[in-house]
Amino acid sequence: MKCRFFLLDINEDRSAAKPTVRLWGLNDRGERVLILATQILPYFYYMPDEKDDPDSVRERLLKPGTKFTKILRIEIEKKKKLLGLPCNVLRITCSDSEVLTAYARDILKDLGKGTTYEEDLRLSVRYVTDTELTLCGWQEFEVEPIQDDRFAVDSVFAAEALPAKSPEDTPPAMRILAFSLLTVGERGSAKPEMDPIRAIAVATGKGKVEILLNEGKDDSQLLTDFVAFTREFDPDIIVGFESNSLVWPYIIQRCKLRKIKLALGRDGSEPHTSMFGHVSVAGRADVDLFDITVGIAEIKVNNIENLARYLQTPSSGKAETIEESDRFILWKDESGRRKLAENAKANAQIMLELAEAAINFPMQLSALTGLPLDQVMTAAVGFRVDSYLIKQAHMLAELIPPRVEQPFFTYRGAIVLEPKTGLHDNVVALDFSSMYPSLMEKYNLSPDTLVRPAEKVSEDSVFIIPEVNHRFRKQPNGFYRTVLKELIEQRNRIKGEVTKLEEKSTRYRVLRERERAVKIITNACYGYAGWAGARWYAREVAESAAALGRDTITKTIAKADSLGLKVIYGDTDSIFVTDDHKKVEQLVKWAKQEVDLEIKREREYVRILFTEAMKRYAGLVPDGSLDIVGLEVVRGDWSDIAREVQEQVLTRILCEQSTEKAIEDVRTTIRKLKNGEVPIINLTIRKTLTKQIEDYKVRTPHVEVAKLLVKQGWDLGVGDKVAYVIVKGSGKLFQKARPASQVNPKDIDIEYYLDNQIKPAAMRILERFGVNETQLAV
DNA sequence: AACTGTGGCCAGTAGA
DNA sequence: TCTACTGGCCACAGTT
Repeated sequence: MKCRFFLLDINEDRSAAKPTVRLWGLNDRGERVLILATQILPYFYYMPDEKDDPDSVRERLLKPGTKFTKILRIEIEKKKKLLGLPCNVLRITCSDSEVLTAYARDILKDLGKGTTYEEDLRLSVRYVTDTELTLCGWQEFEVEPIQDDRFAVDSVFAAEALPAKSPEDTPPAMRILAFSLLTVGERGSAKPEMDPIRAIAVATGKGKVEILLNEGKDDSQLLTDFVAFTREFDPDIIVGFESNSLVWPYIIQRCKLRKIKLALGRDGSEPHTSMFGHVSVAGRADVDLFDITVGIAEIKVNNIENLARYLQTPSSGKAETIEESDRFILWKDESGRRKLAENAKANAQIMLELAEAAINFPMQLSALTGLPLDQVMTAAVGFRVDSYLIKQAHMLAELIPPRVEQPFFTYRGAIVLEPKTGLHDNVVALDFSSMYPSLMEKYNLSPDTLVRPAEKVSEDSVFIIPEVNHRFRKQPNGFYRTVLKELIEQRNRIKGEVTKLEEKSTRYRVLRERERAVKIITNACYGYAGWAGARWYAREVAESAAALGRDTITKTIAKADSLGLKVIYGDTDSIFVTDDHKKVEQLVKWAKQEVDLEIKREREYVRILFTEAMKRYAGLVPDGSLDIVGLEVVRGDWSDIAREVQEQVLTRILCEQSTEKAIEDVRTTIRKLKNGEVPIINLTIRKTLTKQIEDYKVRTPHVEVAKLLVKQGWDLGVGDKVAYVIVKGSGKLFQKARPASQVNPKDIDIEYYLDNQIKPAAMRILERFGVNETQLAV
């Protein structure tokens, strides 16, 4: 029988007698389905030395009595390519996916030469590439129902054949469970070894939120209730916040302690940490909203409130994170406990809304890259590109290079122009559209087209890259050219389709996110090519793209000059010029004709201000808002008070062109600070721990405060933000830093905030207008 | 002991 | 994923 099937998760069935892939998802009747597929067997490639005859190598490996008892068959493939060149390889198929790496190693040792490929691809990856199926997408399967009550699904099927693509492309309705833990630690953060879970809030739909309470003497019953609730509701997607790093580890540890089986998987298994540090729940997609906030550059502090504000979901205003230290105080009495419970419920409800609003992008990224939904947001950019390229390479019959430790070389990057300082009226920022990918495609930059220095080729058969003198063959198309062409075309196709759709329709939203996913992968290819961990790493490719970029922008500046356009600033692929429409049009035309690249009018500025610094400016755009780049206002490591005062100054200068009003604003802020009217939260400075506390070579305020908090029982590590303020006293700054939550307002070092926060932030702008610091005195 | 200059550590941003 | 850039602050050396 036929089964139309939306694939949500894929993994290998390690308990099966023969290599089996489990495909979890929904059918077109909204039933939960598991398909067991045995069509794709594990295999790897062996490429013999040139002098060796593939047939005799084959004979030798298949001879009875060798240790390779799990080799099922060996085929000679003549169509495979390595770096674009055809080659003969042995495809060695095995009956057990566990033996691939060992066999590859042993064959190399036994034969003493040749190379192996693709033994590092897991069976589920093999299945995705070989069948070209789409994660978070629809396919059609020919299946036979089977009886197997190990799985909590509506039907289990055995696949009879490989899947076929289905035209349908909007996801089915899925059940989403959002959950939030309530934990309370007496000293510092709650510790799973000692602090039981007090409650778990679970949201399953609009207004459908409840709280599971811990009413026993420990949390055994609560954990059991949580398992029962989850199994009963049977979600397709489970959503948490910091669930991978904190919440799941906490629950898992509590269950271990209380000896409770956390059987949440659709196969009855427990959640476990898997690839890229994400937590995997068999048959369901575990999505951590934290990973989604990390992916949104506009969000400085990654919490639920900020994600809610950014996505503007219905209950976004109700989100609130209660600090751990406050939780302990609230927990002491009944009304506080009620407040905590309400907060956990509100958070779960909001997380559900956020998941519904934000899930399209991860789904589209999953479909594009072939990484399962629960891994795709946790995976670093490089691994997303890697996964995408593996799929593409397979389709092009290219052998997939292994990931190897490579020596690392830096190279010269982009050009940034010295800005013309001061105020400028009527300016336009011109950007090249996807400059690096376009250049990589145009000049066929790829590891397989790169001509090694010793190699002799005729000059007109290669592109010679300016400055760096690397050579790339014009033909045939390199791997990156093929892939980027397809990506760029795909993006244009989607863009064309989107314009025909109604903005509110589901398909519109899906396609918009698909376009975003394609854009992200396209832009990441340049950085990926220069990443030593990449399978398709070639420093020369990234270096050449950067050199061509410099060449392009330099020529563009010269052209703008010759047209009489005043170039005020430029960074990488953009130039800021005085907006003379006719001349700008000429420049755009020139770019199209002479360098075959598209220049877009990216932003217009009524007025724009540059200081001496590169990458820092502020402009007034026609709708009256400010576009602030690089300055303290947009930095997360300055206090609110400094950021706010700088924003006021910029508004006065750019909108009203009044230095006097700006000065008065600064004075007002200074007065407030001196009168003690500024709350601690506006004086708090936040910095991230980018390494283990003991690895720091210098003593800095945020590290010192982190050490203090650790001593108090807090659990702080890489990636945690430390919030501190500076208090009165003597000595170095790091000796005067205190945790923001533990400071009395009267201890604040007013002078520090004046001299090191407010004044520098304000003067950065005001000194351009001849203002002296003494004029700020009150 | 207090100050000054300088190199380097560090976090964060801009642009892809 | 990459490089370019800013600017605070520490650590240390040399000077007053």
